[in-house]
Amino acid sequence: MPVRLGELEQLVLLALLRLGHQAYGVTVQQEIAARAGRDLSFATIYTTLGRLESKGLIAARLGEATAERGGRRKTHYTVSRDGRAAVKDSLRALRTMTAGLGAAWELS
Amino acid sequence: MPVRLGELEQLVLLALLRLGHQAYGVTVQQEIAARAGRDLSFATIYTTLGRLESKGLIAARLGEATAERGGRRKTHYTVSRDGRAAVKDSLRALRTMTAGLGAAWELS
DNA sequence: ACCATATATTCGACTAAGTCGACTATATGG
DNA sequence: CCATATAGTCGACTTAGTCGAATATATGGT
Repeated sequence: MPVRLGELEQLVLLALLRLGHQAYGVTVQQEIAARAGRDLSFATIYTTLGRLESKGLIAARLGEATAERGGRRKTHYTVSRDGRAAVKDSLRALRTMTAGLGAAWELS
Repeated sequence: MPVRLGELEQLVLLALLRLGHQAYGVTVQQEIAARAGRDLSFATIYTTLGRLESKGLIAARLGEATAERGGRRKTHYTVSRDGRAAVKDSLRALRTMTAGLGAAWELS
C-alpha cells in the first residue's frame, strides 16, 4: 500500500530533495519559507521530519561539529527510496487531477 | 491570509473543477478513485465537502429530482472564487518547490 | 396507498497531521 | 568556565482524514 503524504510532509520532502547535502532543520525551514512562502516554526519542521523518519521516508545522520561559531551539531537528512516513491506518487496524482483543466491549473 | 488546503481538500477541489455540472458526492468519489487511484468512502468525501463549504471554498445547491430510478436528490457543488484561489496557491507552491529538480519530479 | 429497493447523504467516533511557545542541549571564543 | 550563537526537543492543542453504520428520500411496481 502506497504511503500517503500530508501536504506539509510533501513540502518537507521536496525541500530535502532540493537541498541535498545541506539539508537539515534550519535550511529546510528557510527553503520552505523562501519558496513556498510559508514561515513555519522550527518545532513544526522537526515534528514533520520526525514523522517522516519514523515512516521510513527519510534517514537522519548526525553531522560533525563545524568550524563555525558554535552550537549543537546538525542532524542531516536524506530522502529514502520509499520517500522518493511517495513523492512521485503524490505528484503523479496531482498531474492526473490537473491534466486537461487548462493553463491556469495545469501542472504538467 | 491565504487559505491552507489539506491534500485531500486539494483533490476534492480539483475533482469539482473537472466535473463541472455533474459534480456531487458520488461523482467526486468516483473521479478521485479513477484518477488519483484512491478509493475513499463516501463519508470521507462528504466530510471534506462539508469542511470546504464551511470555509467558503465551495457552494452547495440542492438538485431537482431526476427521472431516473429513485433515491434522494443530489447536492451539487461549485468551486467559489476563494476556492479557485486556494487551489492556485497550492499548485503554485508545488511548482516552485519542484522547479529545477529534473524531469522525474518536475510538475511544470 | 404501500413498500421494496436504488440512490444519496449524514452521524459518531477515532487516528493522523499540522502547529507553536517555551524550553533544553551543546559547540566555541574570549 | 561561561556567555552566546546555533540546533533541536517537549507538551499541548487544533485541524484534517477516515470509515462503518445508520438515515433519508425518490420511484416503480402491485
